[in-house]
Amino acid sequence: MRPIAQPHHHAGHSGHTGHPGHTGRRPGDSGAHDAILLAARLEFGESGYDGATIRAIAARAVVDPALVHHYFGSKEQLFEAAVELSVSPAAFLPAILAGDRERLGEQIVERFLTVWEEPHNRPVFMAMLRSVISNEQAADLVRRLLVKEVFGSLAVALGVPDAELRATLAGSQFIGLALIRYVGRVEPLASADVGTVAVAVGPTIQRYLTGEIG
Amino acid sequence: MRPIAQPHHHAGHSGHTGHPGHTGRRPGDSGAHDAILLAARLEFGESGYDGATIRAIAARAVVDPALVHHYFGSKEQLFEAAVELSVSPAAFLPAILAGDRERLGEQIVERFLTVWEEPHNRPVFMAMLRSVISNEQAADLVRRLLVKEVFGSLAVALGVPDAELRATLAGSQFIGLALIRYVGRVEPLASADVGTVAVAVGPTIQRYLTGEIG
DNA sequence: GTGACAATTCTACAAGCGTTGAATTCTCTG
DNA sequence: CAGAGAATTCAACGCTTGTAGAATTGTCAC
Repeated sequence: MRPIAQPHHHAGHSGHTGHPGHTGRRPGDSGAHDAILLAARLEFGESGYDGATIRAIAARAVVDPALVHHYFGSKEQLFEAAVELSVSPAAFLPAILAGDRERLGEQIVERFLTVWEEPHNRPVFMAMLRSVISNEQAADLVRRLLVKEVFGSLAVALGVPDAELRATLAGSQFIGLALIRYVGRVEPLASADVGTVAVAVGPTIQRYLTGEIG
Repeated sequence: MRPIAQPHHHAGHSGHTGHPGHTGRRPGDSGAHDAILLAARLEFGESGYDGATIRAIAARAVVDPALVHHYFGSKEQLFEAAVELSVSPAAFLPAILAGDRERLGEQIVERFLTVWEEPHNRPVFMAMLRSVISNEQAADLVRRLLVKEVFGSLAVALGVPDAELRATLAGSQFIGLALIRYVGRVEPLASADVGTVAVAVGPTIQRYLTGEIG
């Protein structure tokens, strides 16, 4: 990754004073900005960071490649914008912890799958997953975010020993599940409904987080 | 992927008659062929199929990029040669099936990890894993090979219903485990010894293959 | 030595990449 | 209608990629 550069963007020298900003999107606007963002999510999701090209993204958005640059500055900044999370994984923790402790694993798996299923943020997750694996630097980000913060704090909150090991074990099952089901689309796991998978995988997570693992 | 082309290789019009072939490597040979193969495994393992470049592989082998081409014909053929498996996953099945049925999961996990640990074929697996994720076409290969043939036949051999679903579930745990432990190197799972991981993950596989999942 | 032939390198091409700045079109204001 | 400024496109740069063929070097048999 190169050092992050500033986009010159479509703001003069002093900014957008007196009219709605670029994110407000006033009526009559063609919406190329958002079209590019959507195309970027899809392309990054299908090809990963390195595989996706500005030109392909532009073509998908039916737009000139230079326009992509004009709005987002660089490929890296476009990726960051495309991968912006709409859901905070940690936000579900309190609700899950408050529920039935014996069905905790099942509930987490169900939540995980439900979020993935949503067509809106599926490309985002795909992009993250694919890019994390092919791009060494991006790995550290999700590595710490997902495994340590989310599952880590969950394991700690449960008050069990070996919290970190438990967190990584659970994380490994989730990563693998997403990879097989959504990226690889291997049947029959890919088409199994959320409930079935939750019942099948839930006990695994349950045991990793609260059961006997040594 | 482009159509597979023939390497012009260093065999004349009639082949190597009268002396050991190119795979035999007679003494005095500098061994550039094998050096390229090793470098290719390392590069593909670190960067995936698309990320690895012929030039980087050649540099790692301290060799001219054109030589790589002369020996292996194309990048794709080089990849195929580099990813040639030295161990047949299915070969372990009879031994595992003959063992204690209640420790089956643990034994498989231990076998899986042991094979991965070996420095000799670790880069090969890394290359497979990384490339499968970034290269859509290569996915089909391992998809069918690993999940369907290996775990599939295992689940079928055990005589349980839902063999395919069970196979993909087990496969997802293995993929995730390899990804976290070897590719992402997330601690403490990355440094935990094989026995510890086998005991922790074994029951998961045991249940997916033989237990109650619905 | 001299020829044959494999091993290796040099040079170069065509294609695709991210990126850039100038030129053009569009849209609204006054 | 004129003009300003955003939205968008054109054309091109420098670079890296896989690949190809000619040229060079090394090595052994006769």
